[in-house]
Amino acid sequence: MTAKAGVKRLTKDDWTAAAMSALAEGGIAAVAIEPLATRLGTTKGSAYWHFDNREALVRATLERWERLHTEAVIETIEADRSAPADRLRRLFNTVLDNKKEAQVEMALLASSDDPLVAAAVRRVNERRLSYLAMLFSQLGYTEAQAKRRAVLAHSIYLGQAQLTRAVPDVLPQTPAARRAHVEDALRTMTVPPGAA
Amino acid sequence: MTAKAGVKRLTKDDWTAAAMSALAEGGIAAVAIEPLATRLGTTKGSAYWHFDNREALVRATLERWERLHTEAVIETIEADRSAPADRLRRLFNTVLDNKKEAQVEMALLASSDDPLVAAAVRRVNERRLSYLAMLFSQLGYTEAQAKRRAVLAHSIYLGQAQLTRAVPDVLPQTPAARRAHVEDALRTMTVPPGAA
DNA sequence: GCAGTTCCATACGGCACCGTATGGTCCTAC
DNA sequence: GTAGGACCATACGGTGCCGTATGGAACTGC
Repeated sequence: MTAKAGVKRLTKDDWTAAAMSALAEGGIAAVAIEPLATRLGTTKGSAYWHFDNREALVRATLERWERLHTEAVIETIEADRSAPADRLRRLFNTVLDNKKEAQVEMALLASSDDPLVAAAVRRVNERRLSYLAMLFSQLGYTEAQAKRRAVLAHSIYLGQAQLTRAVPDVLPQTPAARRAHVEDALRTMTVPPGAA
Repeated sequence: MTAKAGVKRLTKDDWTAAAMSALAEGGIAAVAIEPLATRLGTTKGSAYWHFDNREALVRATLERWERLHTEAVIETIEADRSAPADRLRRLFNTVLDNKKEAQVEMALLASSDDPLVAAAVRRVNERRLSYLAMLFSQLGYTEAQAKRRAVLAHSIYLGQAQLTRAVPDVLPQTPAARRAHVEDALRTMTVPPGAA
């Protein structure tokens, strides 16, 4: 739990980190103890020392993901207390081009037949939606409007993540084009409902 | 290939149909011959008669998906030649609440580490994006604008599909609410870029 | 009604992963 | 410097799936 460098002597975190990489590449099925052990240059013995079984490893990996990809992001955005519109902009910019994050996202949403994954995904989505709804309501939308916008905005993020993985070349490539795309999405999203 | 009812004597289509159901539920990993055989009340012998190996079954299943969930939809929409805006509306309505379809969609986008899946997913996404871009350009958008709108619209669809699977209860439940949601999305999407 | 084809059942070997058991090595404390 | 615990290696049996082989059943034409 406290060891750090060296060549041997792994920690739980070493395992969950490796598991998240594997998850991003090969889906939840790739979070398998024996392959991970090889990858880590160790053996199953280590895994079954740190975790009761595969399920415990998966569980720990999911918790790590929840922490890093939801709470940490929200905290960062909320850290400097700028105007809601700016926070929304920073959020979109932060989140709409994180390829590695998108990988994990997809792998998880895909494997949501696994009850462990389904539960984690549900918590994360609800958390994000409620945060987005709060931002939109601070922008002057009614409750109902804000909720719908939150769903739309989050859908865009999720869809974008999928496209990033599946057909990356249809998305803007240069930083400038990417910025234009984000601005366009943002302008579209923040148009008051009722304008046709 | 021509047999139809009876209790026994399966066809290739029986297998790919069962495979698509399994795919929707358990991801690409669930397209496994022995479990499917059990499910179909037969044995592997049947599978290996109709298909060379598992890969051939997966390939056939993906082709079926491409046909049913892309070409068929586009043909239906294009069948009656109404105004672009109406076609877009019908498309959104058709596509934004097909739970079963969304299941398969997610399962596939998730398993796109598999090269077979990746190729199919790429083809389907490109086809859809180009069709959407065409619709938007018919609505008066420039090429670049239409492309961006296509990406946004398709992202919304993909994101919605994920939410349908992961947190279904945050989406509108009643037909009326669903209609309102679709109209809202549509109005948002068809706002000219430049309006803030 | 018999031969050939079409389709399926069964049995087998192989591989990848899970989880257990058990012994070995290193680290720390005293 | 030795005892106990923390950490890992190795070997084993079990399970689920793949793919092959081979022997039927069921239909088909003649």
